[in-house]
Amino acid sequence: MKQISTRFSIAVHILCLLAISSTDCTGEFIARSVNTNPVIIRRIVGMLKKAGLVEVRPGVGGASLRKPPDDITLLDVYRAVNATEVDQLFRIHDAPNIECPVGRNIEAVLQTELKEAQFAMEQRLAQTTVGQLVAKFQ
Amino acid sequence: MKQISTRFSIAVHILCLLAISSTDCTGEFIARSVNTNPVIIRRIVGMLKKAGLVEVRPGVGGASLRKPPDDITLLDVYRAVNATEVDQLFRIHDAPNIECPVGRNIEAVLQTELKEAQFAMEQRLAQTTVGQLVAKFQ
DNA sequence: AAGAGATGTAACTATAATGGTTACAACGGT
DNA sequence: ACCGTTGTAACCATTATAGTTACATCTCTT
Repeated sequence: MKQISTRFSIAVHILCLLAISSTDCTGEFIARSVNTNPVIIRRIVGMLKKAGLVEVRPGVGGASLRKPPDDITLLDVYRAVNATEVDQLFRIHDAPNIECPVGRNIEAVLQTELKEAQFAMEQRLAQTTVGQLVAKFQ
Repeated sequence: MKQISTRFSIAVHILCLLAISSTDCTGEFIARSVNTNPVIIRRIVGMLKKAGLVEVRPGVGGASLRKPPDDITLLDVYRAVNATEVDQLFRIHDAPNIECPVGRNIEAVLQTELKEAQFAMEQRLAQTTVGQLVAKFQ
């Protein structure tokens, strides 16, 4: 099965790093902590910036949080890095045969159920904040 | 973002079809309702068979449910078609820098939270049965 | 026994998302 | 003006998906 991209876990990593750092963090520094390429970090930081979660100082360099860590939920992060046209976790096959009672109804009926399931997942993400995560670090 | 495969929605479609059909359904017939290639149907039916949800009559052809529709939850179907090594919805970036307090702790802390979110989604799927879906068809 | 229709798979293709990389323009302090 | 940083574009390899063709195998019917 195709899993949810590591962009999400890396984004959480970045925000935790910014939360515990007193000074601004450069992409280089973050990349060493995450253990990946700085460009990957810049791309994700760009998404977090667009979502209003962080601010970046161009030229001089360094990112910092725009909100208290306790005001950033995992759902905020999830939404920020999955920025896409569709926000639907589940895909539904399209163009089923409308001459069949199942084909005619399946999409609407399934859509409702699957959105409920996605909502349950998102609400669980909304219960946890970056602040709560960093409090668990030693 | 990468979404969950249409295998899942097609599998639900197939099971609904079997639930309302008095006679066994052939792959050809199902494929016309789903509007796809018969091989796609055979592959998915194979997964459902392996999961014990349907039985197939080889040679003569035709599939049928092995359980009452009310005893098949969407979670059963989800598990059947996502049959894979890992059952984890979220991926976490690996090998972060253990010399960093975030890199050292992020995986364990995040793992816990993300499994909770996945669990919430799955429990919502477990609340709906194939029987409930077909009851909503006109 | 042979044929017809169905299933079970293997093999192949095209498409898309992901994760990584190099390259370079633009920015802003020193 | 220089240097380090950010912001992107472009490209590549890998992987999952969805679809297709092909064919062996199975079971019922004739």
